Amino acid sequence: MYTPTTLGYAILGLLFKSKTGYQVRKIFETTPLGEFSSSPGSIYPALNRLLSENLITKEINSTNNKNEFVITKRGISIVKDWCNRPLTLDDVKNKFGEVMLKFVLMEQLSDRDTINLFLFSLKENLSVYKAELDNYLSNNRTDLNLHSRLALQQGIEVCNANYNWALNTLNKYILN
Amino acid sequence: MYTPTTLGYAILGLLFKSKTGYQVRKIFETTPLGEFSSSPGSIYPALNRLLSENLITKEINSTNNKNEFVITKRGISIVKDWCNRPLTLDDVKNKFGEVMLKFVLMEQLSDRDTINLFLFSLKENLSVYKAELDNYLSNNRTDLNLHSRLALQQGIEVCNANYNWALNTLNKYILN
DNA sequence: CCCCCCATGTAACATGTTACATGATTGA
DNA sequence: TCAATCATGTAACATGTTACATGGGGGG
Repeated sequence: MYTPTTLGYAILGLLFKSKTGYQVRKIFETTPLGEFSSSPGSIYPALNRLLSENLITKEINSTNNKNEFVITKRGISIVKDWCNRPLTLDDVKNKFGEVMLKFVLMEQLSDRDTINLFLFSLKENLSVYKAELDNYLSNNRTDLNLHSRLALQQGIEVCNANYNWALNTLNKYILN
Repeated sequence: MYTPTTLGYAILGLLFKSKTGYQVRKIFETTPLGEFSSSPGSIYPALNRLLSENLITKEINSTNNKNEFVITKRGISIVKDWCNRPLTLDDVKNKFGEVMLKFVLMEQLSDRDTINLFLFSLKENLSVYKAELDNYLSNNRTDLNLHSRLALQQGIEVCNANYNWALNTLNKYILN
């Protein structure tokens, strides 16, 4: 069965409101949300893949006569499944961009409880990750050279920042 | 002219001390430094590319009779050039992993002044990036939906964490 | 009239992922 | 002796990058 790439999911997210391929490209090119490719060589093939899998449709906008893409029901369901898949430690370690993309997409797809759960799980996983990094640093302090230790410190601080963000965001949600 | 991939540079960094391919794999697999692939399908082809470009050599360790790789002079020079290339805003926005890898590699390749300059430039670029994100958030506060704003906030906080890290690290360096 | 932006594509290419495959060594 | 780990590789595959290519429309 077909699975979109991260870029594919990002595009699907944009196509909750219909857009031309060019508009999609410009969004990736000019906004800070979505650090994706934006080159025609990646966007148009990606759109065609989504099209051939019936996750989006291409239609002519009657007012301006341009070809626009929109997400299909099937597309929505695929995105939803992706977002609701339980977060893993690996997601948090190596695919934080995907995690944040899911969080953005969830707003239009999931109810409060699901979002709460997502944030809670994110917080927990970040806590585990942070503990792992702390442990690694104290167990290897003597073996690591200066810059490696400093780089590890940077990782820990980013982890903390993300943990605090998740905690604060969760509190906002709980307080309605 | 040939340019290594990020994985290639990471491997070159490890081969300042000679290692077998398997040892390289295990480092990527088990340590938090270097969030790289570690699968044989990526490591061994990468090693062979570096070998055919004479950036590393393969030699039999006389004591344990195993094939080990070491970086060559040419390899060192290539890594050094890569590290000393001026940091760009794009590096800081989209390739922070590479930036940190350079920082780690610099320890064995660059003098104090160069490292200071690197950290200073990193700090400056992070400052520009942060300003961009702040600006984008205030200019689009009404257009963005809740989760997009929160995600942007997360980006800003990571940016801040990195800025503070760079600042603190720079101070450590200046104070010797 | 010319340049820039809109708009869409394709072709070559390198790389990484996944999965498969093999054989040696070592400790229980 | 049996399983796990050491150790190295290859083949198919999807994707993204870079570069090239085309054509229309609008403004200076």
